[in-house]
Amino acid sequence: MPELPEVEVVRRGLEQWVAGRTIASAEVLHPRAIRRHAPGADEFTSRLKDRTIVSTARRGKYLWLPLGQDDALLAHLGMSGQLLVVAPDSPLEKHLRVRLRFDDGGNDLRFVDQRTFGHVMYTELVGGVPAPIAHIAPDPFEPAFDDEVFATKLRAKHTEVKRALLDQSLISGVGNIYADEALWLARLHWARPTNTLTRPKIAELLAGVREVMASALQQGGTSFDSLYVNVNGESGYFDRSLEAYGRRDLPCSRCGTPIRRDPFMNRSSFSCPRCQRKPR
DNA sequence: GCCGCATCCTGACCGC
DNA sequence: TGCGGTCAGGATGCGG
Repeated sequence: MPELPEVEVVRRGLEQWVAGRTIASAEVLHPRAIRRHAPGADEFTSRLKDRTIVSTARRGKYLWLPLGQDDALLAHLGMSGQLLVVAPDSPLEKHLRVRLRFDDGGNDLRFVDQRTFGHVMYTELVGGVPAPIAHIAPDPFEPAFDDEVFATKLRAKHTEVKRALLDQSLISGVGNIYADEALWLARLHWARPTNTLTRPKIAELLAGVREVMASALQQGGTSFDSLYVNVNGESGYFDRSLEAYGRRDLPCSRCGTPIRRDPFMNRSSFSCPRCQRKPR
């Protein structure tokens, strides 16, 4: 599941393989992939034709390819999206949704997405950021991210701390997996009311978010073939380094207590019942 | 305005 | 072997 570190690995791959190249044609193979692009597939393809990708950028889980100062191709990988750089004559992937071909005849850029939660669109840039994601907060690795502002907003909310971590308008890039990991690092229960958090505890939580994501990025960066811009949930990181997520009934590495799984927002939350005490 | 839930989707996995 | 049910996940839209 691509969260910030996985998306950053993809961005770095794209920087190397598609920046500076000119799009010869775009082809939409599944309308759901461009559902956020209101004007439709024909408009989407005509907007991209003959345009040059000048660079790559990312905020949280969103990735975009600026086509100049004013517009860009924006992508969100959803749960299963991949942006692949592959030879033009390689077989079409089963779940290929959008295909870009380049005027140099080199490798295609292909958007492949099994579960179709991801999407791509053409968009205007406003102050360097795609208009549709103007409401997304900076991610915790951006200079624009302000720890004090985050702490103030968090304490003003009336919700549980994990819900807040997943709220992209408060902090972007955190998904279910890294939320559980950061909460484990900070010894916080997922249901802890945000308005009871002290500023030092919030600082600890932010440090946990940054630590787990930096570590994932480091490991994710080594587990992909440089010729193949890939994203999947099978990188070595997931097997070796997770402390809470997916570890139901396995011992907590700090105290040995079996990790528990709780239902949470129609999905799962994993935590150590001893290190992360449930609020009253 | 804020909060929280249902919704979209496909394939892996499980039990019968 | 095959079938039906369950689960996984991010963002959005809507009801309370």
